[in-house]
Amino acid sequence: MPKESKIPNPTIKRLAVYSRPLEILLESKLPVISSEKLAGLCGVNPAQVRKDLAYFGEFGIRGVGYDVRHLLNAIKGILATDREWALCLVGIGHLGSSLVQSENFKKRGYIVKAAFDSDARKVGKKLACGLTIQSASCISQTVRKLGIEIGLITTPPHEAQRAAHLLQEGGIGAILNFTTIQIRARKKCFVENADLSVKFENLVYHLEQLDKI
Amino acid sequence: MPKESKIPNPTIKRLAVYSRPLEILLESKLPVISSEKLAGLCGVNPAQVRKDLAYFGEFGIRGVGYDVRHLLNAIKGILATDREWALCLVGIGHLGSSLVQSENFKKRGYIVKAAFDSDARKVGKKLACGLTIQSASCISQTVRKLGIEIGLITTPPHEAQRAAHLLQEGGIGAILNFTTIQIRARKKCFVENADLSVKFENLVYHLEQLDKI
DNA sequence: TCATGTGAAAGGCTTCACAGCT
DNA sequence: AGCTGTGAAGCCTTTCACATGA
Repeated sequence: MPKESKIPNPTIKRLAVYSRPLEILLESKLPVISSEKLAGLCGVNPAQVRKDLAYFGEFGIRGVGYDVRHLLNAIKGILATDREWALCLVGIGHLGSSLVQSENFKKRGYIVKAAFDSDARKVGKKLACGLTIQSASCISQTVRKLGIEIGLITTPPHEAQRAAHLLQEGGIGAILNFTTIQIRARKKCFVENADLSVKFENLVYHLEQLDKI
Repeated sequence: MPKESKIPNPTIKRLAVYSRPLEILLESKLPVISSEKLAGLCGVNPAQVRKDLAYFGEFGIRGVGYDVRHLLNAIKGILATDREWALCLVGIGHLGSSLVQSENFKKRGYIVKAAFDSDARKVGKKLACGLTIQSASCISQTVRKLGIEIGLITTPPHEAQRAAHLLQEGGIGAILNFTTIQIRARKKCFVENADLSVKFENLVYHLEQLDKI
């Protein structure tokens, strides 16, 4: 019986992490796994695994463990990764094009339905995936027409807020922001930051600390 | 006077976030900024900004605010982004090559010194940046010889642990893992995960929640 | 008066420890 | 006996509120 207490955000991210080894275990025909083994594969505490899952119901069998297939399906249902999602891309640089081309990406049900750029020299060009790059001025209209649910922003930083605005005008539900600036958005639009340079600077800080010892 | 209490990890990540608007404000010649304004630009609480900075010393002037140039330099010094870092890349797919080519990347002092792949068809090929792809069997030796400090892993998941092992054999200090599996590493090697699919699944979960209302 | 720096309070997340099933 | 599910404890992070200083 699912509980309705508020789910911690870290829990959601870990569910995604748990699903990776489960996919591999399913292929290798292992029927059951304990919270301790799964935790080991994911680098977390076993109690954490059990608590995370318990937010959504009782998936395990006491004295036995979790049925791999059942648990994986349950997680996919919770995360809503068991269906396809329509995306678009704003800003077609190196990072943007590499995302569109990713094999893994399409396999997981993320369908890129449109690509935009404000650079007139890029508009009209065809991408490897078959999409034609449209002008940024078409964003709102196209997002609405094609029912696009998620927008990826990989523009230069100073264009990011404008891109976010146009995506929201088109009624987008979520934005994944790869730029270095923070985007303001309405409450009904969920924004997630994926600024890689923050990861790098965190890494570099810790390296420096290790060196000092 | 810097304190020596333990610094929270979230604080380090926010320092990186604070530095972005500061760079822009410096260019626009604004001399001083308050914690409230900076917090607004970064989407955090003003007290958070002050507390984060206070871990490292007293950078502000009461009744006035923070000197933009001084603060930015201080943050760069803390994060150790005021010098160059030697990187290498293991796994030359779409994502890997786009990272190497990123303009922003080199500008921030990250120098890609070597690129590896286990696919014999890719070994020997030249990348746009001028580097020649080496065999994965050269990883340890090259990392040690060139003094490479950071390794990026963008291989398929099942090759990631092996790549991490070879990087550590070469004495690498930090690994940025873009794959979907968790990597085990020695304590003296700092590992950061940058699995994009976790971001996507988090986004999709929240979209589903918004839809339900 | 204004904005920083900082103890104290509040809030949130993780871990423990054991009750409860199989 | 073995492993899950969970209240309670512990730890970490954020926010408040005000003393402090320009």
